[in-house]
Amino acid sequence: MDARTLAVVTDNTQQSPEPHGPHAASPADLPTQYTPAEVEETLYERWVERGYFEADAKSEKPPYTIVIPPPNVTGSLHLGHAFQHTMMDALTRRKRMQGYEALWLPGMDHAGIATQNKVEQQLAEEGRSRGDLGREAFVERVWQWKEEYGGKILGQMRRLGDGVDWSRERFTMDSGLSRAVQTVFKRMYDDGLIYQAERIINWCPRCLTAISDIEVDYQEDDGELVSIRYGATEEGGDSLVVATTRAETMLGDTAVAVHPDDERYAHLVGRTVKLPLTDREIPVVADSHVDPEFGTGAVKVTPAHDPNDFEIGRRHELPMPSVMDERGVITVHGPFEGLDRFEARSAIVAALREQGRIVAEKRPYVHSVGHCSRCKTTVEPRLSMQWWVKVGPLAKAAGDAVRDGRTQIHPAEMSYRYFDWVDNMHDWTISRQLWWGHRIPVWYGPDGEVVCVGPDEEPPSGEGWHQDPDVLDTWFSSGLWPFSTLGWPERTADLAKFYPTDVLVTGYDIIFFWVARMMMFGMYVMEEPPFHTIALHGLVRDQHGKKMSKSFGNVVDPLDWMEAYGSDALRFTLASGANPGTDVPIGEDWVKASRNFANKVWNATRFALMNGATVEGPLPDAAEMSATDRWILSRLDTVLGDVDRYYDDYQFAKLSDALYHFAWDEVFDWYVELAKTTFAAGGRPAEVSRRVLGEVLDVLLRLLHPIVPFVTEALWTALTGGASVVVADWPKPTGFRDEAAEQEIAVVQQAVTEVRRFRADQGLQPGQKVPARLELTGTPLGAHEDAIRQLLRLQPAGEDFRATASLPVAGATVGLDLSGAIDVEAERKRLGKDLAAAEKELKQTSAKLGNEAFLAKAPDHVVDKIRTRKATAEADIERIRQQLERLPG
RNA sequence: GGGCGCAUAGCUCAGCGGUAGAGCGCUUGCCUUACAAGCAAGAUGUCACUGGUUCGAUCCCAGUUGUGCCCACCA
Repeated sequence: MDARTLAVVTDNTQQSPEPHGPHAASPADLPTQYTPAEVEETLYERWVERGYFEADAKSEKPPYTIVIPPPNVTGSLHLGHAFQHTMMDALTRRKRMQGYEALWLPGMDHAGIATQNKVEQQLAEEGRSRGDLGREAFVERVWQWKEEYGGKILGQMRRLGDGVDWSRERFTMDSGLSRAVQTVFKRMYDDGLIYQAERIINWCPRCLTAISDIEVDYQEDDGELVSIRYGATEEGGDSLVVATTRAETMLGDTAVAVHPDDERYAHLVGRTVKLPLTDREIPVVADSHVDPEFGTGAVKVTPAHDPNDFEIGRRHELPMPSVMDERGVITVHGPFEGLDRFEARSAIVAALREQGRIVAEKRPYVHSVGHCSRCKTTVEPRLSMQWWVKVGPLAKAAGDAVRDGRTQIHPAEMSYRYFDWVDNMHDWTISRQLWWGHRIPVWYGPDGEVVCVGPDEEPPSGEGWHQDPDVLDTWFSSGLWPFSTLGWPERTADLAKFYPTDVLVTGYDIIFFWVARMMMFGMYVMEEPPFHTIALHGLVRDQHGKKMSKSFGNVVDPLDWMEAYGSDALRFTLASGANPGTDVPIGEDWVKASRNFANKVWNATRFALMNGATVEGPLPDAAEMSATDRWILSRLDTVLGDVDRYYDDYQFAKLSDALYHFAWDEVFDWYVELAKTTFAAGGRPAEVSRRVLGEVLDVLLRLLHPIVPFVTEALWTALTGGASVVVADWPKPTGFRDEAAEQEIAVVQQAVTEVRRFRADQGLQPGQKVPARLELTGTPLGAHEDAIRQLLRLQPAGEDFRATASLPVAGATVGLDLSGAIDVEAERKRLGKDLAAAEKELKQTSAKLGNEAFLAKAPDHVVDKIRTRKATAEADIERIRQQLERLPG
């Protein structure tokens, strides 16, 4: 029988031949290794078929909503998505188990410019361009792309185990969402929040569209700073020197600017100088934007090709001639016409040099240059007519919502970035000269009419009317995502039930692109913030903390690791690395380690089943339980509380860590080992322990489920016979604590560890049984004698018992008859080390307790602790000395 | 130029006023009847540097150095 059979056998919702589903299969038949690939797919499909992830808007349960940050349809999911999805899935799965009407709404983003570029690349490989196809056919082609790659993404989400509500899957270009876009556009237009203006914008000469400020990546590039003498023709006249890294723009210069207080140039202000290589005279203007300290203190002004120059041009009412076309090719009639901007740059510098006008050159000159974030082409500032969003009032509301706590940013330090942005935001260029996206709902009439059309209105028709050819920035539609996906502008049941959403889980890298915009639109349209909490996570990096990128060759396809180690292993690894707001390194070894953990859980549960662990019936009375039972239940309840707190604080790394250590160190390494003796002895104590072990695993598997859904589902159904852990109740703390039991087990652990250490030091074979007499000086250990003997391979002392080594541990003395096999030197060395450590401790604690100031000022519990430490050290020293004396030789 | 953060074991990271922690890696011994994807034992740190506050500082404060990120500017 393989794991798949297990999964099927334990599916008792179809039919339940026996009430004890788990016992239908003998647990001993389970494979000794967990094989995720066989289990995961079956389980996921079952969850979806049973509708576990479908939320009900009519439910009485309180809602819990997360909308997915819609992945771009440009490609496939990477580790960053896997990371983010793990957290969202864990959050919603837990809330679902807690009795919430949990909705995790999936979908994708049309990603205008990015997707259009991809399809254009595809076309280019076929030797075609979008122009060849025409707008309609091209858009059709992009839809095909969306089907293909969108499907791939959805498949990856299934593989990851994402518990999303597929019945509510959305796409930003769906008709409903498009309707939302048009509605918002119209409303904002009518409110004067969207307007058209001719300004300098960032233009990508390759994508052939305007892009917004944040779509420009600045990087340090080597350039050449040339100083050019303007004026002073052969007939004489005034001259001055300007410096530039973009000589080609001089063709569009319409002034030279100097600072108003700069005495060096005072005599030139108001006069003109000759613009080299042209027959134009341009004025010298005074403008305080100029920094007199920089360069020569004189600046060439090209209003149509530089944002600062544009402002100067506006202030001085300068002409603003464009000298390049949309591809960055010089259009000015003359020797440079038709040259690309970079060719023109060198040609112009060469021409100027020939005329002796280059007075200084500095190369390389490192300065930061803007690049298109989509295609890396150097951005060209360009004067053009675009649509804008007036962000002032929107950003104010978005900022206030966080300032007054209606939305909380987690971790809180990240709110600085958010405020920095919303408080200083410039107006947003929303029109794109693309074909893929939401077309701007504005029609132009033959007589210059401009009509913005709402979704229920007929656009004007007739001779000379045409729609604006541009589309909207893709972030416009994704900014509406939290409510457009729930049916807005219709007043749907979904909207009423699930808006505002609870938490946004996203990367800190898209605070500006997306988070701030959703906040703005949410406040504007819905008049309340779209989420209560913004949980920001970091970026996934490689095992050395290096950014994953194609050029480093360290990019990993999540599918590879999921195939090799299982989705659970990948998810657990990602969750373990998730400290709020910090980047997450991940390496294959770590995924392997998580796989090992899953396997450990698998085998421990398998062992439990083989030994009759059960969840049947009520938990026995504490009075019936052994200290071991009470200890593990006490610990379980503590861990449960910890996990809940960590969840509520988005501390995925901590909760993963807590569960990992509780499961492995406490339940598997100690409880299960101690229980073996109990099981072997049989009787009522064994029955009690079987029930306790069943309880512990039941709760543990439920706690682990949101992070590692597959292996927990397979095991939990096998253990409990329940339909699915997906719809099981989230465990509630019982308040059961037993400190005495915890202390007692701590002593057992200490005793066992001490003897193990002795055995290891003595080089005793683990299987070698050693006659021993447990001299129990403390009562608690008595109950554990059998278990201790078992763990330590001790056998009861015979008649001829002769203690050759005696290990005093807290509460007991273990006498061992090693029949002369003891390595006296090794033992002496070990004891010597222990003695030195104890003496050092005694010295330290004594010093502390002799310090008046310490005694006077330290809190009582600290002083008590030090006293205890001192007493322990004294006892240890005494004990070790006795041991040393007893050593033969 | 402005802002935020980080510096702890070989690596990746927790911790944070009262004896330095985890995972991986490493050493040694083990197929101990759930698991070798395992078990047991073990080694490893002037907690970046310099001062200050404190009975006590890895933790708080100031400065220094190194390092990462964000924003702005870069004629």
